[in-house]
Amino acid sequence: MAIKLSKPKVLFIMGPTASGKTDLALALADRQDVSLISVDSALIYRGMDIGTAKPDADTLRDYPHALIDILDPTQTYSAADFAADATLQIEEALELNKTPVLVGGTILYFKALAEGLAKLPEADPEIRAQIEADAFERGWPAMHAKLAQLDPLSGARLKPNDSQRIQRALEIVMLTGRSIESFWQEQAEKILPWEPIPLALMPADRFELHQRIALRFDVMLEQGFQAEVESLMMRGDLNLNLPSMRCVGYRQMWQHLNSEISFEDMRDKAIVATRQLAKRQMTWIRGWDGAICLDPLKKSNDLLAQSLRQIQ
RNA sequence: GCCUCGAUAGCUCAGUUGGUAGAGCAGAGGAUUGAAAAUCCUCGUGUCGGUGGUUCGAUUCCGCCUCGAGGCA
Repeated sequence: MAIKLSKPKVLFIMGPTASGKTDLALALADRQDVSLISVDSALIYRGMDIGTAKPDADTLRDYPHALIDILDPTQTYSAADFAADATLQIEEALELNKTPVLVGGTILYFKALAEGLAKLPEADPEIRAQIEADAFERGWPAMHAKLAQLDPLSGARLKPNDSQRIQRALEIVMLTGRSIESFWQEQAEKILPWEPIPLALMPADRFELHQRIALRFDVMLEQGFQAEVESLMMRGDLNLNLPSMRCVGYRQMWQHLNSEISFEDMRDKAIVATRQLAKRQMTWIRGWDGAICLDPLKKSNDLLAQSLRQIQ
């Protein structure tokens, strides 16, 4: 006898940086028994608090978030790691009868979780170092040419300067002798035991969002962002090639502390980079099928009421 | 007051030995499968400061004017 049970709901709160995702998640937590799960490739790092606009320690104590402060800045994380970790967190929450609320701006992580990833070998640091050294000598277009020989499909798909994807595709052929595309073709559709409710905070007024971003960066500076990066630099085991130090703001502050750019330039570049990040995030969200878009900058929008309705 | 150097895309500037101009940045759009706050792709008409002159033709050469930077008084 088949009984049709409706799947439990899992709320996805997506949005560009500075759109007010965290505020909404906290308000939701006040009203419902939820389990907050962060979806953010920068908040995972310990010691990177100010520049990532991480909720402060008091807030995190009152409103615990999973997947924040789980890694040291020397470590790397991936969409696959996230999908695995988040799946566990969701299961745990559902067992406790809490509504999982995933909140963040790393849309690839949401996508990896909802759609799954192909069964690919994970990153191999040695091979990557080898490819990197080779690329340093001969340039990425030469690496692209090499890839086109070993894996014509990827060669045709990727641009000669897309260093990261060329490296990944090369890594896969070198490791398995197969094209990365062949793994994708084998990928089965992911069946989720829960129903994602994709809620997107999409500010219609880009200019106002830009102002918020600039304002927020100045607040970060007042809160001691420079000292935060200084102390990260002082550790001596970090560098600009690490994903953590490539985060928006950190990269520019690092360059300033290295006297490569002036303070003014650092501020300008960091703000611009954040704007560009927000734009990329919104491009991705716009393409998310079935996302419920709400404008957080519109005062008449009762985000809390609307999101509560979605998870009833 | 005099001299010098500037004035070209939203910004910083290049250039045209005279035939109405192009880079970087910004901005816009797009891609995105183990680094994603990453990585990459596409998109450039602007009274070439104003005004007279020389010229077939001036943003380019010459004069004057305006503004800016520096120098000399």
